Amino acid sequence: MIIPLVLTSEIPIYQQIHDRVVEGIASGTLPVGASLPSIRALAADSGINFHTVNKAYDLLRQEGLLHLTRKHGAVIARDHTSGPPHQDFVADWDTRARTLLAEARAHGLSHGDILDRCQALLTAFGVDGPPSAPASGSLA
Amino acid sequence: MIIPLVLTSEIPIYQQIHDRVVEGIASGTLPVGASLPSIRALAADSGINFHTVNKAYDLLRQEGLLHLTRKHGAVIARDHTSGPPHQDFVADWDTRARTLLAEARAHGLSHGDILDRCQALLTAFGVDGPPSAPASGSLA
DNA sequence: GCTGTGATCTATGTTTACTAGAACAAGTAG
DNA sequence: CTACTTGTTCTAGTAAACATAGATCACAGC
Repeated sequence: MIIPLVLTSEIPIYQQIHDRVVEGIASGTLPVGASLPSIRALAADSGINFHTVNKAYDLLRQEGLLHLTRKHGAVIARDHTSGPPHQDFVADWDTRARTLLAEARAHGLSHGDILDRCQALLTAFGVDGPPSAPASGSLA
Repeated sequence: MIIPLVLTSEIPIYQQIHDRVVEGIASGTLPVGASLPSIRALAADSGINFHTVNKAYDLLRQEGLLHLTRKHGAVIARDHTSGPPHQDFVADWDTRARTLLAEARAHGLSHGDILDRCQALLTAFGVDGPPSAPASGSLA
């Protein structure tokens, strides 16, 4: 699996890496225990500076989604099977969700349409059933 | 109605103004036709530079949510009663929603919980029923 | 004419994003 | 033990973004 990065996008590169990893976790492609490429490897493969990758990985580490060790490199620390989120996360997520949902609403989408879109997006991540197989996935 | 701005927040000030206005539109507090304070008035009231307010209002204007005229000042251009969104908006919104939903998922919220939260947030905006009364709301 | 409005131009300072190099420490393989 | 890879940290520089500031113009209403 390769991280698609759009270097000309207005979204900062470190944010793109972060977002793609989070989406990989949500979709089950990157289950807990899966390895990501090392900071230097991803930087070399993507043609970007390893400090930029480090920022993305460090952000994921701070959020509790990634373990970074010299022994194992970058390893997914948690996924949806790993238990409920911290309260801090929930409150922050609600705030951001409120704004995003407000945008949909202001632009004319109905409650039903918005919920349908969210449902479809969640469904696209995979069924909300048993935990994914703990096979080791990788981004390289 | 006063825009709550947190000047020490990591969220840029212009983004906060934008987001609060969008939320006002979504909740019906700012229906189509409602007036916002002038750029200079909001800047003076908030203790910020009017260029910063101008950036927020211009962003809203570009998104089709605000009309800016010398005659009427800043007036809400649309709300949920004004018809469906542009396709461009929907595609962009989906992309952002996918990332936000992925975050909830990666941190351990179930499909059901996520949808429940979205539903609750949407409900808090007000019922998805008849258009709000077209009384002129104001942020001043 | 005066006042208030949005719009536009130039300029400055601070913060953020991204890049770069160097170095250190920990861990692994040969 | 050596060489290599790994994450981590420090310093430094450039470009872009954010916020500020002043000035000016055109338009509208009184």
